[in-house]
Amino acid sequence: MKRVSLDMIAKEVKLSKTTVSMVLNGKGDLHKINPDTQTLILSVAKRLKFRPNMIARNLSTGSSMTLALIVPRMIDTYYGLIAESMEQILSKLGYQVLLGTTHEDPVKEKELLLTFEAQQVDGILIASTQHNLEDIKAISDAGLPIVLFDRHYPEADLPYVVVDNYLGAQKLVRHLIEAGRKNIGYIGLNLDLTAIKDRQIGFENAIEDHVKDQHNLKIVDHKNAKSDCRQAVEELILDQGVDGIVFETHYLALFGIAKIREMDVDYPNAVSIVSFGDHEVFSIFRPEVTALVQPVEKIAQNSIDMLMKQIENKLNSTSKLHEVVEPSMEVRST
Amino acid sequence: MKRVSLDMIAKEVKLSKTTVSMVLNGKGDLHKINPDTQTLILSVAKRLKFRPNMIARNLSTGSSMTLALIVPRMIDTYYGLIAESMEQILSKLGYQVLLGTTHEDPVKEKELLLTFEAQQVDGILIASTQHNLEDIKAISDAGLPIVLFDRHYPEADLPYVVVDNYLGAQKLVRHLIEAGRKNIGYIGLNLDLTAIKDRQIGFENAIEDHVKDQHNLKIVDHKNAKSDCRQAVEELILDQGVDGIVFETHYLALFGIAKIREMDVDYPNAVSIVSFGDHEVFSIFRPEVTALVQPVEKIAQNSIDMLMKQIENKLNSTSKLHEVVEPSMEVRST
DNA sequence: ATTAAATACTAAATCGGTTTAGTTAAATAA
DNA sequence: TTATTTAACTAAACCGATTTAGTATTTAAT
Repeated sequence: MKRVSLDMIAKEVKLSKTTVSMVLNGKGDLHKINPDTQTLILSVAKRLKFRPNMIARNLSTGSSMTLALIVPRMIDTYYGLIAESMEQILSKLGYQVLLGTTHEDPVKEKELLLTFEAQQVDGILIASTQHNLEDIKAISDAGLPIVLFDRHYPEADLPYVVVDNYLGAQKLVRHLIEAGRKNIGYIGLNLDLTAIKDRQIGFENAIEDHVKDQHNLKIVDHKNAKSDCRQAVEELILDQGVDGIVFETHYLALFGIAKIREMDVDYPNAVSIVSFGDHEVFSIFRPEVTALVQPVEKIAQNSIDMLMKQIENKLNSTSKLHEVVEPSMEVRST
Repeated sequence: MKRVSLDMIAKEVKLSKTTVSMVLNGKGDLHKINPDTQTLILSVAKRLKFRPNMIARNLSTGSSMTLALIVPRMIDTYYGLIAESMEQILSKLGYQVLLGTTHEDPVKEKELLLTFEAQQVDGILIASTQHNLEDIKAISDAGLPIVLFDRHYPEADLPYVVVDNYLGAQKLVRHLIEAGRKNIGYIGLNLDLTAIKDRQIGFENAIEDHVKDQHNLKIVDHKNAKSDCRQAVEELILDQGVDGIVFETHYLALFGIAKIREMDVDYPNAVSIVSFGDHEVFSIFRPEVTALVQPVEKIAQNSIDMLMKQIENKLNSTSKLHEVVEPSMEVRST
């Protein structure tokens, strides 16, 4: 039950494995191999069901046709969508996807990066914890193509594709203001991520421009997101008397909505809410939840384009390796 | 910027790469390498930041420490959870995960299987489309360990871990009956999967045992699940006058709930619903949705255990490679 | 004093491809 | 007729590890 190798085919057709290799790689004409010989090799390979050992090929070529995808979580439907989108695109390009999840743990992320590098991946797509600049730079400097998506290191000159978090937060606030809300609260996470910071600053600035009030900005622990978020909702509504809340992520919105519904509040009339990031159920909830949509497919496609440019070494001086995509409002009932 | 290889270390310490290889693999004592030599090699490897080329190692050992995970979709939170769970466990075992999604397309699945086989994965975990028995059997027969989870081929003797779909459907019906429902409907998919069939048969049998009525079983096209499901809900309620509906999957439940809420129905009093498969928002919806929970972690763990048994060749005659895990009811408000 | 055994190491084969640098024989050019 | 090209193919190096089958030296046993 031994696998069919190049050598076996070579023996079968009584030619060298060089010739066989060339023909099977479609380089027969290039190397002036007799058309009849080519036909013969091809037919024998087919008959013996030859499938090249990719590991051997990879060792020889130095390329593995494999890319690494590193995300914080998969349960988060946002990353699920990203993963699915990327896998689809890469599969069409002939690449395979090695998956890694960090759970926001920089140590795990570092391990993954090193493993994937040793595994000779051709490139890395990563939504980083943003606590591994050294390792990521080292990898990039070593010549391994990498694209940071969703989260990036603004201080470093590494290729990235991110969403305009600042603008997004402003859009959310603007929506609430246009809906006549006067006292807007915000619930965010205590994650040390640029994306998160930008949203918070975007919120604060949008608020300051339009409605003069105290900031109502609540930061909750990402490890106790559910209970902390519920408490934040209670404080915002009962203590601060807000009439609108911006949730920094879709799952904070999910937690928050649950809490609001349990409270004695006229939702969404007395308190309206909006979410940074859409979720499949927002259009199923009654009332439907207004959300800011992150263009997943675009992020996936652009990240991959950027990675391919590096892999194909088609970088010229005009190649732009920083991209900020604009999120769009999906205005529903809240 | 050349990578550090065994040879370079060997040259540095003026020893053969055999010795270096042995020491770095922790087999120094086994091969009676002088402790001092070992210390030296270890320190030099560390200083030069040696990271073995896995591709080379894989070619040599024939094992890649990589497993393939093939699922229909990632957007489906169920598979997202499975993927996350498996990645976590496998990562701890030192394995890497190659991800593939089929979108229920047997052709894509076949491609993935062949690619992963060529890629020399050490094993395959697959929630199959159930339309590739030949290829899966071929792979298994060729000695590549494989475990089917979530979906299996009952006619073939391949290792699998599945949930008891028949029992699950019965539990759901029983719940509705115990809640006093007399006329229960069912909305399922037109997928040719054992899991799906079992649920439908489970439903029919549970109904026949307890409530004499017409079957109210609606099958919708999985490609038009949303609109077809909405229509099915309408028909069941308006034409059949059901007072309870069993949804075959969590996303059918999601679609159905949205429709019911738009209808002039006293939900959940006049019509109660239950879902085969839980969803993160079911406990956030008001009313909270009663669902049958598939033990994701258990499925992931058991599938991996079963795969490891094959990989480690620890199969003895008592090894059972078929496992049916029992789902549990999460009774909430509906 | 010889043999056997243990210690500490290494040369070279191997995995299965790709690729470089040829080789041989026939065809064409000078 | 000899030199040059071209066609058609191949030997062997290479990728970077693992592993088998040794070798040389020292130590222990008889």
